[in-house]
Amino acid sequence: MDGPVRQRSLWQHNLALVLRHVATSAPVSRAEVAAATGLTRATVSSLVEDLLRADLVAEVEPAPRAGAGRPATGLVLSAGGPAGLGLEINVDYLAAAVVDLTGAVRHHVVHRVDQRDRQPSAVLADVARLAAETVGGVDLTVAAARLAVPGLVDGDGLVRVAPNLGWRDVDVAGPLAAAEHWPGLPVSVDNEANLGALGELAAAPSASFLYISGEVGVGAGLVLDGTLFRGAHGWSGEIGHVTVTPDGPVCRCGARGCLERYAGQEAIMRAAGLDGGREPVALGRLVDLAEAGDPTVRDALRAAGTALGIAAAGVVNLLDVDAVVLGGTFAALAGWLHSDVERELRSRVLTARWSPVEVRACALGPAATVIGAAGAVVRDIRTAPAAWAGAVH
Amino acid sequence: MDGPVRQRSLWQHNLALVLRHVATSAPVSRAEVAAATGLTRATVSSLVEDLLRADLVAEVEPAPRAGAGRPATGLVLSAGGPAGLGLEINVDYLAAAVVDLTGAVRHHVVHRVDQRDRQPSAVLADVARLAAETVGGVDLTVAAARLAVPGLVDGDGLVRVAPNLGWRDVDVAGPLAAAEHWPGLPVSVDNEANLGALGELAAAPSASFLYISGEVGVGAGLVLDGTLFRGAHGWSGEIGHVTVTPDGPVCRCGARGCLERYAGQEAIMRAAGLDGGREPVALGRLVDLAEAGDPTVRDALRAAGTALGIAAAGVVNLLDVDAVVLGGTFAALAGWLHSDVERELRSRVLTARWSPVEVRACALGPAATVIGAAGAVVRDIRTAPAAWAGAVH
DNA sequence: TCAATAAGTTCAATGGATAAACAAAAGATC
DNA sequence: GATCTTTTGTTTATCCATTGAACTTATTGA
Repeated sequence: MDGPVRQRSLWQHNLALVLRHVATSAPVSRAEVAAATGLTRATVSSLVEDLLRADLVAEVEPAPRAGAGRPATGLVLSAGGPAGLGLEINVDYLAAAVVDLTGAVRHHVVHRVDQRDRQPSAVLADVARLAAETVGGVDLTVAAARLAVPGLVDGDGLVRVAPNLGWRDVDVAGPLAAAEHWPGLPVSVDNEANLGALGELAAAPSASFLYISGEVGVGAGLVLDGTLFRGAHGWSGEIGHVTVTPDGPVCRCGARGCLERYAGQEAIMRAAGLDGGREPVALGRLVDLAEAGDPTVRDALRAAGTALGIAAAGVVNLLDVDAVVLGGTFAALAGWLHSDVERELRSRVLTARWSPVEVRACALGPAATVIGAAGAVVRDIRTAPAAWAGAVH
Repeated sequence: MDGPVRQRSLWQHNLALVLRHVATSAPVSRAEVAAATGLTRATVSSLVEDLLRADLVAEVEPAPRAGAGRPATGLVLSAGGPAGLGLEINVDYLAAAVVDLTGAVRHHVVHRVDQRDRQPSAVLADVARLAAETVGGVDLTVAAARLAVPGLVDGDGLVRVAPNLGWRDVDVAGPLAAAEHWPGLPVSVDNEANLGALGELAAAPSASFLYISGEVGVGAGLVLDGTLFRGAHGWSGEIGHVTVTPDGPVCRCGARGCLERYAGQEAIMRAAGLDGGREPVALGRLVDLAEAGDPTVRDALRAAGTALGIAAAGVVNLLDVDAVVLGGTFAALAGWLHSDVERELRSRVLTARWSPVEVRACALGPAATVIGAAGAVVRDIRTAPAAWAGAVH
């Protein structure tokens, strides 16, 4: 937004404008793009030529159309264009995904290995190997990688704290790029909930929503005015430590009555009378028991849903977002959480009468984070195609 | 952000860039602006010429400078350029202010009249008369007016609810522009806390903060990444109905334990053992008693400060803002609220250890809202000078 | 008095957009 | 089936804000 604007920026902006239009209403003709964007057909033609050369869009057979006139050549996002690699480190698994320019998931693997007692360097070596395998196993040009971590991440790939991994001030981007198997891609690192929110934004576009991600802790990603909001230092989204009951039980963070004490995985498990064992097992049991109608489990989920609703209502009152999306493990539990969250929103949100807040489970399910990470790379290319197309211009 | 970019937009953007630079580091020379922005001296000269012609900037005597070379002509924002008219309707007063392009307050009046039992049309007629007097009494070209209202405001000047005025779905912009005395300016309407936040942003620039405005209710304005955040429907900032205690006392809004029940004017007064009479009187007494060390009053303020801190901590956890600003009547009470707000933030904000959150009273004091409203008009001209300079180009 | 230095202006060139004319490929009409 | 109509996409001359380099202006310092 800052800095001077030269002719070049003009081209960059309009290139992105045309690409955005192709993405949202493919297949479209050059003439339709021109009419919709307000550019002339001549300009669109010239921009499309650049996009074709960079393999960002492709031409398809003209769709048969009624009426007279020369048939239009359809333009679509190129499925063979630059793709994004998503990587995820979580407490009990590593995952990788590749998303192509059209947003299609072209690859997705999950390695279930508990990372809790491992050194960061060992984990990162595994991630590098996984990345290499994934990039090698897919027939696409991968433009960049994005890594999701369950913790607070600084701008330059430094993980300040990842409580559930036991990490503290760990440089992630550096060692990864220097790792033996690393496929030589630019990497950036981001918070798990932020990338989940970006995944949701790509899968079910909506201008503003609160994405609440249940993992061992509770995190949030905020999409405001169609863009992910990161906060002054990149540490936004710590909804897990929003106060639900000021004099409630003491939390790991030192405060009292945090959301995590009601809707964190440990809290739900304990309330449900389940041991705090390996999560995937325990989560499966929780779902089974809830489905069977176990009253203790139902009560535990009701308490969690109510706490989530109270915290979410505060957010909606303050930020006037359209929807609350349940992600991570909450996606699997959405069926039981939904009504309690909705009830609290209805009663606590001042504007709920005019415009009710939508509560929904995340569209991509539990894989939202990795897919979102891969999609974020693609998103960057799509919003700033000039950086990619510049070389061939 | 949308739409095509033509050569003209390029000029618009760079015009704003130059003006911004003149505003932030006045007095500056054309050459300094060129060096700082990255534009060439030739371009800057041409843009400055346009700005001079539109009376947005003015030339001043060259500042004596050491060393050889032709002396620079200083550029400053023109104090005689377009100014903004701010208007405020509040429960117990009407106010008006004029701010010139440099941000200086050139006029400021407050009419203390209780508006609670009056018809909107009568109030608006008074506002129109006040506007006419103000514009007539000041020797400046007023570009536009902005009206602050304590309630939820829709995009086109429709007040959805102003609970403490007793207004509901009142069109404000229309009747005002059609009023007998109205000085024929474009008007826009906004929420009181939003405009207070803009006033704070102009007076003490900082990238992101939460502005909490205490009036009869409690509202908030959010500045994120240097711009006011309005929410999906323009209804952001309802911090007064954020839950502080889920099972606390029932609030006017139907929910339980809202912040307003602890930090709203009525709640504080009742807790302090004061009757809920005319506010200015009661507020003055509250301050007097607090200064005298009255224990009941001190306890009431402590409870309010704690509740404010709890609500603010949730916001900071979620949005990672740098500062919490106490505005409206909270500005006058800041001395007593400060330590309680800060304590709750320190204990409840996850990242408080790395980067403590600043708590401060609003820089403009209780007049922040009207001045902010007037300043918002000027701000719009400064960020989009092309609209103003376009005519003379 | 004159070189050195810096500020600001002038002017041809540049790069991207526009507008209007043109070519291409279909349906519509007789 | 020949011609008209309609729409797509390209070509070409023109426009316009920025650039870069040369130039003018105003001051310091030798």
